[in-house]
Amino acid sequence: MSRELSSRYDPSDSEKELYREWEGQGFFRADEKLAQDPYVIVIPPPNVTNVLHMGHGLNNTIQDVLVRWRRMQGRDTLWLPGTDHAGIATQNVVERELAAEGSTRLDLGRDAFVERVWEWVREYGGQIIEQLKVIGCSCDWSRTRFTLDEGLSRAVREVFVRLYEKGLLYRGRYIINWCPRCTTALSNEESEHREHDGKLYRIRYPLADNTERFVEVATTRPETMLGDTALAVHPEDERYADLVDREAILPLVDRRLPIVADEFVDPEFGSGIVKVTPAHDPNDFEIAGRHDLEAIDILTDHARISDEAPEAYRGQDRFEAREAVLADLDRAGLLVQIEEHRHSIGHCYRCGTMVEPRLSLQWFVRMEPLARPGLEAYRDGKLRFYPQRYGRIYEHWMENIRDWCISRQLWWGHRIPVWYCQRETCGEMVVSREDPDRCPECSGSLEQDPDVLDTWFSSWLWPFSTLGWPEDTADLTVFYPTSTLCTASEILFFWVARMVMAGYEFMGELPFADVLIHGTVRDHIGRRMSKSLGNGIDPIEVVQLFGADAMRFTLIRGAALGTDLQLNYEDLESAFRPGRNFANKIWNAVRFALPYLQDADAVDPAERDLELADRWILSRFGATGEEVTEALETYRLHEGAELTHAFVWGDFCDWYLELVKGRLEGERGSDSRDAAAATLVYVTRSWLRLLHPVMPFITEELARRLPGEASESSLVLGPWPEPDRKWRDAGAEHAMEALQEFVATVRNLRSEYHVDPRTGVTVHLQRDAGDLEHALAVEEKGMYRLAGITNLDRSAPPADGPGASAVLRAGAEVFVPLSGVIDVDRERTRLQTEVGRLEDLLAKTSARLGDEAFLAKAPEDVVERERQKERSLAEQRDRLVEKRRALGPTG
RNA sequence: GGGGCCUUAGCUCAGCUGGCUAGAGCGCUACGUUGACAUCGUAGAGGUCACUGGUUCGAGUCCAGUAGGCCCCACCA
Repeated sequence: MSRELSSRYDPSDSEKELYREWEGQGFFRADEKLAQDPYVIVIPPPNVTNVLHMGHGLNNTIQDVLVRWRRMQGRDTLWLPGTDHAGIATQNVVERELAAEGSTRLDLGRDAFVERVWEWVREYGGQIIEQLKVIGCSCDWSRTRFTLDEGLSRAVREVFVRLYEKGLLYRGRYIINWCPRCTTALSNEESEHREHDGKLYRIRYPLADNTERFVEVATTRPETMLGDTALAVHPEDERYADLVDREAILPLVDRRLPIVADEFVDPEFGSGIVKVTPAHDPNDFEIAGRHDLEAIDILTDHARISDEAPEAYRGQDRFEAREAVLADLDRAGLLVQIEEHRHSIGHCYRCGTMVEPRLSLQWFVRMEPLARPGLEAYRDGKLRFYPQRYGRIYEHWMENIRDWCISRQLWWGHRIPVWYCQRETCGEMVVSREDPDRCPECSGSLEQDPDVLDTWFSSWLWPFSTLGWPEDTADLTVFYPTSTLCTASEILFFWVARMVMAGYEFMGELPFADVLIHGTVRDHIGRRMSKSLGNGIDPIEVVQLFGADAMRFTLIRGAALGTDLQLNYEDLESAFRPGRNFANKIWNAVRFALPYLQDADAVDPAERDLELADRWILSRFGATGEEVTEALETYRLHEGAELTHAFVWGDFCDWYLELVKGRLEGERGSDSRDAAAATLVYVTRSWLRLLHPVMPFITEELARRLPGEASESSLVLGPWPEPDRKWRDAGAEHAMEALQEFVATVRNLRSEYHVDPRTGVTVHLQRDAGDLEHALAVEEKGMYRLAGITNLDRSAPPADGPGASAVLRAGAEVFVPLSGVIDVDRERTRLQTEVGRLEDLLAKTSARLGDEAFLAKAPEDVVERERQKERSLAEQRDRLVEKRRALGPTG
């Protein structure tokens, strides 16, 4: 059995090697031929440009725990990995690289640029995949996909064509969100609203037929007035009834603006007159549609003033132009008022630039018909969210869904499969699965749409495009629909909701039933971890310092369902110490046990003559296993980790190992020793399994060292300790509880000499325990050494029924060492307050028991518990009072 | 403007369907290096569960309101 184990666990010794072994054996590969009750997760594909951060760490650890657990349960498990081409993000990265070389994508030209991005992706992309292995992710790497793969590209094109054929896709000029830095359209979801302290300017426009009279409008964006084509008032606004159908003159431009009446105008806001800028405001665009107004786009792609505006402003940046316009208006005496105004403005989710609402020709998906089945699925309870509250957010969004702008003015991505005939007289548009050569109408030459599709237009197909769709593959049959989707809340709309829609539309089925949404990783003062703030923690560094298991445990235990996780990025030690210490604890517990164990001990404990401690730990394990399984089933992973931790540290290490130490020293072949050894092997392997999904490396490492048939096999393939009532033993648990309570009481008493009136057990307090304690442990034959410090007689096994008296033979002697010297005065005070506290509790309890309403209405077991509590409290109090007396009067 | 969430020990948080003498980790205090573990052990201090009402035999847990904080959605210029 191998080399000596060090007293400290060093994860770097084994993690890499174990992972290589697991992967090499094909443990993570799903078998589409087995198809036994498959459990499937598709990874939220990280961007190819990404390097692993703690958010990924959390997200993927959660998925790995679920997947490993299900795999151990014997289900055919597939965790499908891959990356996303991330249109804007990736294009930006390469453009920055070009900029550093003093070049631009325009210099290179489209084909060369795209080739350059591919080179980048091949060279640096997908680093994150290797990093996922370092933290232990058990993905089926043989199925790794990329959103720009050939297969996935085919899926994208198929979807585009189908939607078009179904009339769910249209091209049109609408107001979209335009990022002037990325020079592309964005969807509504890609425009992030942020609060701004802006200003509201009141400007006067003279009337055309009476230039002495002015109307006043309010605007937050005065530069857009260059594109005004009308003014609007509310139809029922009496103040301005005489203005309707007259005209105003647009200052600085000298354009005549019709004054229209439109219900949209809120008479309460500002002056009650709105300037209408159809090309730069969604509402104004709507108004323009109703009144047949012209739209003038006064901005260029880079948000500079275009040639549509007066020459004086052309070429100015939008913010420069604002100042210039204001100055000119002011000079003309037309700027009447400036007030502070707080409002929210959209920003590009990739580069943070203020988004410009802009009229533009784009492709859109009609979403309402797609949303309907997804909405029903939620309302029917087929689609479930953990935590539930996200369901309501999803529902609200789906109910108010708006059409999706999917064309992007980028080069990196899926090219839109649409061709336009170049012959003006023809004007045919071809939407096709295959690249066409010539116009089918007139045989004229065709030009493909220059735009690419929104990255999310490939992501929303992920749960089935990765399985081979639109081909009818075995994978698709077996693994779709998937089981759980695990993600952060930020991409609920971007991705989750849309996958549901695509799932129904193209597969006729929900892509997953459970959506697990975890929190955000934040630093110790609550800020989101990010590169720009410099408060991120590199998971790989954490793995190197503390081990993957320690990191995983820390993340899982910290991430309660629906809550954010705070980690101190300045003090990694304090953030990850508990995880590392736990790993060390496990290591040492097993290290201690190993020398006492041999193959012969690995027999089923059921065949041994078990003692109380054995039956107790088996029972406790049974209960824990059941609770952990239940916690995992409801996605309360943190609770599973917590429960396992409490069992291993509290029950197994603190009590069972201590109870069993003496017995293990006994002679092989003796019933007591063999029972202890068999139980020890069995329970240890069992809790290693329970912990394996969270801490795969150390558990595997240790399980292999245990004797027994299973020592050759891997924990990876299970089995999972399924709930098994066989070992549950309420009697043993009660007896141990009594014992633990007794020991606690004894420690509390700190008496030099004490006899338990219930059992006649005598307690001695050893003042110089240092020398005595260990001697006592071995000196008296048949003594338990409890929790490291206490000796209890074990010679009276519970013959007939459990109970404290069965454990503690009347007249037995218990030795408890005294740590340090008691300060008598302090002790008296402590006892005094303790007695006071007990009296209060006792009074409350008695009062309750005297309450007829309580006795009448409370359930029987609650009343009984109250009675027991009353008795126990009285006993405790009496003992302490006596102790207090023994210490003598206050000095 | 609409919707959602949070407020429990010095810190970060658990506490599911109401029964709690309210827990964990970290931190703090005292003692301890005794053969699994000082990456440890033992003992301990520390909480009017934000506030006010209500329902109930019983509320940290359910309901209403108040205060403070957070998030999402939204076209009031």
